[in-house]
Amino acid sequence: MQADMREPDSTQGVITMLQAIGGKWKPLILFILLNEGTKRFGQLRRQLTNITQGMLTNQLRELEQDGLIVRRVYQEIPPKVEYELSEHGRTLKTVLGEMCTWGYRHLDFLNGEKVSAGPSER
Amino acid sequence: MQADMREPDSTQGVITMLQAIGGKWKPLILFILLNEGTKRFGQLRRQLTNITQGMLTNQLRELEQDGLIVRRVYQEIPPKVEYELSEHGRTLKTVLGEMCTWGYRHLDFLNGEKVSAGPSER
DNA sequence: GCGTATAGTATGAAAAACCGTACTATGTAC
DNA sequence: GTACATAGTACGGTTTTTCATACTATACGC
Repeated sequence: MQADMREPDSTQGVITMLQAIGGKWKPLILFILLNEGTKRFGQLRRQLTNITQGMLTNQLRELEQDGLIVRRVYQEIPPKVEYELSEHGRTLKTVLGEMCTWGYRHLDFLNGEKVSAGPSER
Repeated sequence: MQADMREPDSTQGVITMLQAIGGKWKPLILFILLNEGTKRFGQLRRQLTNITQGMLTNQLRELEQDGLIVRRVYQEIPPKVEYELSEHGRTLKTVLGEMCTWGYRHLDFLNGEKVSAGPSER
C-alpha cells in the first residue's frame, strides 16, 4: 500500500495540475520543449504560429516561476535567450503522455459517434 | 488536423483533453461522479458549494454533449434528474489519476522549494 | 546615419469565462 | 390559497484571459 497516497477522491491534484499546465499555450510550449529540447524565444514564437510576443513572454514567465522550465540568458547583442524543461518539468512526460493518449481516444470516440450512432436526434 | 497522426510530439491529444475536461468545474464534477457514482442535480449543486445553478447546468450539458456523462430524467414532480459517468467517461480514470498524482508531486515541489531554497528573499 | 535582428515591454481593446439574482413549472402538504 | 421542493432558464454584470499594435535597446553591416 502506498504510505503517502493522498485521497484519490480529492480534486486538489488535478486542480493544481490544470493551474500549472492548463490554458491555451502552456501544453504546446511544454510539448515542444519536451520533444525538441532547448529552444530560443524566437524559435518558439515562430513554431507557435499565432501567439503574440506578449503572450509568449507571459506564459514562459509563468512556467519559469512554477519551476517547470529554465530560462538561460546570454549576454549578447542581439539578445539570445534559451528555454528548456527543468528537471521537475521533465516529470511531466508521463502525465502529458497519458493526456495525449486519452485525448486521441476521445477524438476517436467523437468521430465514432458521428459515424456509428443512429439518426442524430438532438 | 489529420486524425491519423499520432506522433507523441503532437499536441492534439493534450489540447483535446484540456478542451474536454479543462476549466474550473468540470474536473470537480467528473471526480465526484467517478468516486461517488450517480448523483442528482441538487446533490452536485450542494457538493460544489460555490457553483451557480446556471453554471452547473451549463457544465453538465457540455459534459453530456461530449459523451462523458449520462443524463437520466425521471418524469416526476418535483423533477428528478440523475447524472453519472458514461462508459467513455469512465476511461478518464487513469488520466485523472495520473494528473492527480503529478499535481501532488508539483505541490510537494513548490513547498520543497520554499523550504530548502536559500535565504527566502521575498 | 539607416536598416536589420532579437527579446522583450506597454497599453488598451476584445473575447471568453464566470457569477448573482430573479424567474418558471408543478405536484404535495398545510 | 400558500409555501415548499426540484431542475432548470433568462438576463445582465464582473472578472479573467487573450489579442493587436506600437514601442524599447543595441551590436552589426552598409
